[in-house]
Amino acid sequence: MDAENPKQKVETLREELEKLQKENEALRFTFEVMSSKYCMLHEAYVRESSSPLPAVRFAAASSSRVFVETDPRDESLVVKDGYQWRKYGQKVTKNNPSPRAYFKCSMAPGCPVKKKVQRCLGDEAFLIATYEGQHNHDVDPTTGQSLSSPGSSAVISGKTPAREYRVPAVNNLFRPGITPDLNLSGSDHGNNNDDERIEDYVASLTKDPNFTVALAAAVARSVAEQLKPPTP
DNA sequence: CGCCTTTGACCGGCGC
DNA sequence: GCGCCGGTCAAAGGCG
Repeated sequence: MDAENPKQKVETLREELEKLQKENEALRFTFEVMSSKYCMLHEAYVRESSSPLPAVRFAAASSSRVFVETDPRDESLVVKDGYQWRKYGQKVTKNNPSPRAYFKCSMAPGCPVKKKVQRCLGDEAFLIATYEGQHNHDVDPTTGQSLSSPGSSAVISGKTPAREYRVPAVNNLFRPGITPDLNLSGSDHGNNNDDERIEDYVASLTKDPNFTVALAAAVARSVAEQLKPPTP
């Protein structure tokens, strides 16, 4: 046997793996943005058709995620959403080099709402704020716009001109039992069975019709946007 | 003085 | 049982 062949094969596979990881990261971000847009569209549709049921379903979600575009140089991890928050902790998590900050709502005593804020792994210009619980009070009108509940939809104003993408928990978009972990491209590119993991992920994801539809939609949208001339 | 952030310590869940 | 990891606590210090 030629000793070079296995080496070359490994190298080729590694290159392919890196390429796939990059594609995966891009797709993941596109998917999250698409999900948020879908959610906003859905809520707008629900509002227009004045049918309360689906809206209640979203509002009843125990947690929600908000994507906020900020200046990547701003390291404060502050998401100004109209509520007052007291920071009670910060941690560096395993899959993301940027620290995660933990906040509690300090506007009302006993308000159970917490939020976690962390930079998006794929795009450092985005902060991911995860809200948990329901506020037991209203927002202070002097502090500006706010999200009346974690499940509601509103555009908030940050320190920097901000775009916000609200998404329900990713799992909500899939049938129960299937959790699409698109976060393969972590900062630690260790070789701990990534090949096997990828195969497992691919196998499980391709069997999921919802993922296929979402992926196809994301890719189609991405291609369509690239073909479009840039808007001024 | 009161409220906030920072940060190391601590705790509980979970996988091996 | 042990170690890892995410989440929380609490003391110390800063700021208005």
